[in-house]
Amino acid sequence: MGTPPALAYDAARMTAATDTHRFPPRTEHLLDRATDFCSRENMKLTSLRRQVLGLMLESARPMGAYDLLEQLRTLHEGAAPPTVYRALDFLLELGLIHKIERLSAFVPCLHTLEHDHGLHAHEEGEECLHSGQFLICRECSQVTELEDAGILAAIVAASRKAGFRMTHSTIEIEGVCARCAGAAHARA
Amino acid sequence: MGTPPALAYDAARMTAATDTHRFPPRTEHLLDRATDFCSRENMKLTSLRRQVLGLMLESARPMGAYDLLEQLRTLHEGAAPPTVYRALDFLLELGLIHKIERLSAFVPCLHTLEHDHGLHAHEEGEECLHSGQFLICRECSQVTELEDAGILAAIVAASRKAGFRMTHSTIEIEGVCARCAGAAHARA
DNA sequence: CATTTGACGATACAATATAACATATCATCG
DNA sequence: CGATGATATGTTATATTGTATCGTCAAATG
Ligand SMILES: [Zn+2]
Ligand SMILES: [Zn+2]
Ligand SMILES: [Zn+2]
Ligand SMILES: [Zn+2]
Repeated sequence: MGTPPALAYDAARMTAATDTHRFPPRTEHLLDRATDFCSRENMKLTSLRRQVLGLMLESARPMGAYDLLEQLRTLHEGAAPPTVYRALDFLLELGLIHKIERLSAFVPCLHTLEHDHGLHAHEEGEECLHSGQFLICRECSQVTELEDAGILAAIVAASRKAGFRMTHSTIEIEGVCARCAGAAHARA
Repeated sequence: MGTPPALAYDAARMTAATDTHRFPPRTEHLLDRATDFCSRENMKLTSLRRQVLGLMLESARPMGAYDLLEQLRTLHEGAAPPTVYRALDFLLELGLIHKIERLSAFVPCLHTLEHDHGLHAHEEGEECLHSGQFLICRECSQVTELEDAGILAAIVAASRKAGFRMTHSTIEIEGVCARCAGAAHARA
């Protein structure tokens, strides 16, 4: 992550930055990383997409598309459902966010942002988007993304045994997180 | 209740009883098992629920709630969305069917029907509904339910390591099934 | 510059799921 | 039996989630 050379991209980013909502520094930093990630993939994190990802990073919890729409409207007048869904599709395809199917909601993938790549090889030679594993707390609604090699290995092995060629896996684990379990214990 | 010139009320009951759609023998047999299963749980597989489960057993593929509604209407005039969703909720709670989240669709659980129980202990001492693992073929849309001990063990281990107390897991694996992969290979 | 491509605006709609309240059925007991 | 409470179903309306489609614009391509 050395300092990127000053290129035409910088100009775009400046303009985008001035007329765009500013998130807290930590979020803006992650958004900058996302911008870099996108340009390495020859894609563009437009101002709209950046705002959507920013809203998700600011949220402690998974956000539904219409939650996002409501928030986005305060920043971007005239946003409509397709506005949000297009941004979500883009972010999903790059692996910058994940969808939690059981919640019909979305979370940013910190793994991709922090490791600067969202690819994962779960068969030799085949690269594909990583699909994390999600711990969903039914008390506090927080979601934690894991990337557990043991789970992945077990799933790959079971698929293989069934002659199934896996391309994506959805692993969502519901229960009570450590913090909430601790709180319940303290109350009791 | 026994007066020969049947009152409208009696007639309705008779029609309801005799009028119930008959599925092919194999399906009726599974439905009978489901009836037994329910009564052991002190629940009742009513005619409506039985029809819904029957439709699912007859289908080679996962069925959406509105697919079911459409079919059900040919057997049961006046069925509405809540009719189907209530039956689905009942069947889900007993573990007789599963929801495939990625498809917003439902499949019968042959495991529960064949083993006459849908319970599974994934922590010592704790019994809960089993949550299978599903192989979803993107070519033929068929879904295969696994119950792989290795996957379950890996998930339990990872949850535990995170201090998370799991109560349910959703495992959906997308890809190409053995048959479709074979067909593709043959074509190439 | 002409063309193509991708992103976005805007409207309408489809698909999935639930809320709320009325009625019916069934079991149980006085 | 007849009242009573619990469960199941009927019925209407609505909430929530997700797409299709078409038009406009602007940057990229050549
Ligand atoms: Zn991730
Ligand atoms: Zn929690
Ligand atoms: Zn099952
Ligand atoms: Zn297939």
